[in-house]
Amino acid sequence: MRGSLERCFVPAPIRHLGFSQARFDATACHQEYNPHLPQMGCICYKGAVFGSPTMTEREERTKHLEALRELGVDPYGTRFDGAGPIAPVVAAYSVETEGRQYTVAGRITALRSYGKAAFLDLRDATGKIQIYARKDDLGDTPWKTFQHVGIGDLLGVTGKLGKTKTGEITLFSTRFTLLTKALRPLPEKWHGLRDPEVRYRQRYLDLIANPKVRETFLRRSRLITTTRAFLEARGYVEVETPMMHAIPGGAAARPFVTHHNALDAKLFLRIALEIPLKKLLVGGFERVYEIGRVFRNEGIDANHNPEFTLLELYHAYGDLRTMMDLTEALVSHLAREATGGTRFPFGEREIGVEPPWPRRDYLELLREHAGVGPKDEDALRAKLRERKVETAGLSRVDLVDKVFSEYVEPHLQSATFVTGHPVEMAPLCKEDPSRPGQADRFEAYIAGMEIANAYTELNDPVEQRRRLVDQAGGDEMARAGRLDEDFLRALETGMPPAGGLGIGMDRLVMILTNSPTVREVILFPLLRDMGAAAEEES
RNA sequence: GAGGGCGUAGCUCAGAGGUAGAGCAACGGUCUUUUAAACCGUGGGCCGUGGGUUCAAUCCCCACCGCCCUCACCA
Repeated sequence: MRGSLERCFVPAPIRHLGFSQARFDATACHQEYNPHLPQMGCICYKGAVFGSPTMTEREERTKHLEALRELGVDPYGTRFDGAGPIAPVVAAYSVETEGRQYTVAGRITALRSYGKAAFLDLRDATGKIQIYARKDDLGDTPWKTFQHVGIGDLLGVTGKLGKTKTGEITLFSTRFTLLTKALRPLPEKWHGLRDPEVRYRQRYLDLIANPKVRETFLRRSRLITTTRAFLEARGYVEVETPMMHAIPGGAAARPFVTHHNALDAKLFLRIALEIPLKKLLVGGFERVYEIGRVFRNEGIDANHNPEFTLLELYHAYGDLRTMMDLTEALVSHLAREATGGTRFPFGEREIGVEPPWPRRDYLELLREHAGVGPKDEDALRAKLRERKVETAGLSRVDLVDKVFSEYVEPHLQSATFVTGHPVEMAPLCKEDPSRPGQADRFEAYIAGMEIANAYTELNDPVEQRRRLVDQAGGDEMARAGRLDEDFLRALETGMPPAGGLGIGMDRLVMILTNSPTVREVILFPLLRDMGAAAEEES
């Protein structure tokens, strides 16, 4: 019989039922295909006999789930008391604790079965422990249930702590509870999950399959917590300001636009935190900060995600020097927490963030690395053409900025403060009285990336209005409602002289977790919607 | 937005103008101390989607979709 089976195509009329290529025996059956009998062991179509429909792994697991229900076992258990974290159990092993009873819960990540006994690896948030399950220890009925337990399921286990003859600390189980049956398989145990698209779209799988990913996001979480503690300890008050703005301000990025139905009002997602925080400075919050998401409608690449986490803080009666001290202290503190020191690897390079950081003049760096000054437009264009950078339609300030990115930034590997940008590049920043035309601003660079930006804040309302009008393109734009009159009114009420600082937390986390792209430090980076394809698959 | 690369089984990857393979995972079996368990056996594929060339396309050509890289836009 088997010898007569051959492969064949599945005719279109039955392909939609899930039949794919199957074995058939042309002599065995001559019935017509009957669409009402899809459960039959064979399907006949014009003389051909097709095998059973293909059972996917999901369907196989569903069968186990049904079998469990028939055994009276709830495959989706409820509250499970008494389980402690796994890591301390493993750590607790000693001559004294040998044979002591423990209860743990976690996900089965490996299963090695020996007929009437099995080893499984059980993992929870803290670690992994080997479980030994033996028919004689569990009893006949539980053993039947155990036959339907597999990799990926969540399990609660009670057992005696001990060591196997190969020396591995193991919980010799006496009782187990199925907590959740997994219907989908886990990624492969050895190579894990590599496809970046699946890793980002189904981060839960990435987190299960790749322990390093989990470490990265745990570290991110701790860094944010530490940042808050650091600032609280210095008297900064955390606030939450609106994410939806009628006028997007505080940076020069394109915003996302949305609409409020009841108000019939156009709104923008915030591109910066600066404006409302400065209003709070006026209101008497003298040291204030916010850690929050901002949204910029720009391109996406290795260090830009459309939404990212920004820290901004303002310090009344301080200035740029205040912010330098604070930035050095915060970043080196975070580096010590994350890496144990202030020198650490980032990709191929080694990065240093030990204070004090070098303070370099923007124009000096420009001359040093590009050999040009900021006023010589032709020379700037020539430098950019050397690197095949398009220069058409760029203003002089744009040219300067581009030359800086192209020629200077790659040299700024260890933490460096760059100060004295052309004042046109920073409309919310005071001019440096000792360097006319240059802003009292710094940008801090690490690993060639800008990670912080700070000003001695402009608090002169007249000067501020002039600069915003300039930036908005003259009075016409101002009249069109682009000028934030309430911000100017706040400054007229009197904002204390202040230092202000912004830190791109995602980039800082990248550096401190040695992550090559921002997507590795954002749990769910923005990807294009898969639309129908994704819905169909479900 | 431009250029380049990639898309094959649940996962990691081979492959070649003649309708596809491996390892792991799955299913059946042997196995009561293994750890990438082993051994025997079985099933599993709209080869991203749609068109075109061809006797024949998963492979060649075109378009589209998605991801990655470089550039552009941009802190």
